[in-house]
Amino acid sequence: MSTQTKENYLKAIYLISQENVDVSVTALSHKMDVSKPTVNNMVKKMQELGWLSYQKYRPLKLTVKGSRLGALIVRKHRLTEMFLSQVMNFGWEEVHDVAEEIEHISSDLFFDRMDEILGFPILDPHGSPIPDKNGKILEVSFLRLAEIKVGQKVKLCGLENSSKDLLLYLNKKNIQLGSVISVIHIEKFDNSFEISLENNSVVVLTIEVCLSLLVEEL
Amino acid sequence: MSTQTKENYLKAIYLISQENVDVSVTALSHKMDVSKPTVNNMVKKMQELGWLSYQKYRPLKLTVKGSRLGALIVRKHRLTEMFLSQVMNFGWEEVHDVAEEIEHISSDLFFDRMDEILGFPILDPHGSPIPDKNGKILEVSFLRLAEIKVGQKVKLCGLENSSKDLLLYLNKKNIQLGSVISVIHIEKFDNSFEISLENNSVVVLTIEVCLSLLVEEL
DNA sequence: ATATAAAGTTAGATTAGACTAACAATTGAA
DNA sequence: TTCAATTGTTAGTCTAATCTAACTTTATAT
Repeated sequence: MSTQTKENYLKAIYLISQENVDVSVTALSHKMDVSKPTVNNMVKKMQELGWLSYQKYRPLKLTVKGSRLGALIVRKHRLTEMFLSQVMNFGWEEVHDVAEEIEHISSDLFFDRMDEILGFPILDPHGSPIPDKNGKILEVSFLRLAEIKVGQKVKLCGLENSSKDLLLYLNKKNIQLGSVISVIHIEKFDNSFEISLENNSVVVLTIEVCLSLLVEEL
Repeated sequence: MSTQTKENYLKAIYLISQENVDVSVTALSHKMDVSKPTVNNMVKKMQELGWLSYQKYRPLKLTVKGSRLGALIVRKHRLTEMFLSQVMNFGWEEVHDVAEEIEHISSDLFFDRMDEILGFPILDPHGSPIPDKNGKILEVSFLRLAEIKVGQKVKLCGLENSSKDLLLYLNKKNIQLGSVISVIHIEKFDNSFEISLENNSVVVLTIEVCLSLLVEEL
């Protein structure tokens, strides 16, 4: 009924929905890296399971049930990332791939114990919110570093995209969640940001990176 | 190539081999709860993978490669059981089913970290040996409680079969790994054992239970 | 030593999840 | 507003892992 594969489709649909954009067959086929007929076929099966409603040529809509189930898979994923990072000494760039596998473990007790050991965290190691046991997810509304004015001081609270490349880049520059960033100068020509960190090191970030860094004003 | 299903067959073959009995298609089909043709079909594929050698109508023999791989899956399983029991506060009767799923996680780092956190244990929560990273497994040679004479004192070190029913029964009688057991009387009529524990409680165990308890003389 | 029971194999079907090729519907730009 | 590009669907095929029915080989008990 609920296979690992179907759970992955559900999670993908849930995550696209969270961005407040229509979930299209094409978007899903890109996210899942499968052909569009494969998505089409799977979507019909997920409708049978009552996870989504589907009408030919229309965007997919998760049902309440599907949305809750999707959130619970994301919960397992993010709790796992937090556990790997806080308890098992993984770097924030190492947690995703393992969590991708562990999120399909069926034991609720396993994840409840993680939650307990971690002290019921609400954000994962990349600053993304962890849905609660009912599938409720916190609405986080951070600013992007790209929107911050020269002279402002902010704290890094999350990432828009947690690609391994970005994480490794930030490691190299000694930028972590919680890092305090001051915007020193914005280069008109290419929109790059010159910033300084607590240790007074100065770093230049491209606008692409600044769009990915979610911050809070201090 | 190495799917979860194939890993399960490999593990089953490895575990039957450890008992020093021939691995038959029928035995495997019982252990895996599938039909004999299914086993037959799978065995041919595992031969292609170089995991075992197979001749029609002959018992299956793991290759060196297959045996090592099988041991590494058992390693993941038993390390996981230990981690669940020691770090995540699971009872010894709760660990098996979860470990059955987690043993297929591909990350070596994940299991290496468990190993490290646990201090490189050599036995799992049921007293079974944990193969090392090269697939080498300790030869344990405990006695069965059933072989112990009246008046002898022993320590419980392992279990021959770790069925949930047995584990729950032992919980109820307050018998754990490490428990010190004195044989008070053996009933001729049904071979049952009257034993006493450290707390001086007296318990009567059937011969079947005594055959499952692996002990060491004190 | 041989008949029958047990064990193993072959053949053919099924289901889940994937694909490609070909076609249909929708969208959006001139 | 119409036609080309994009998006979505249908039909048919493939592979992994399973099944049942029928058959063959091996083992065993008298």
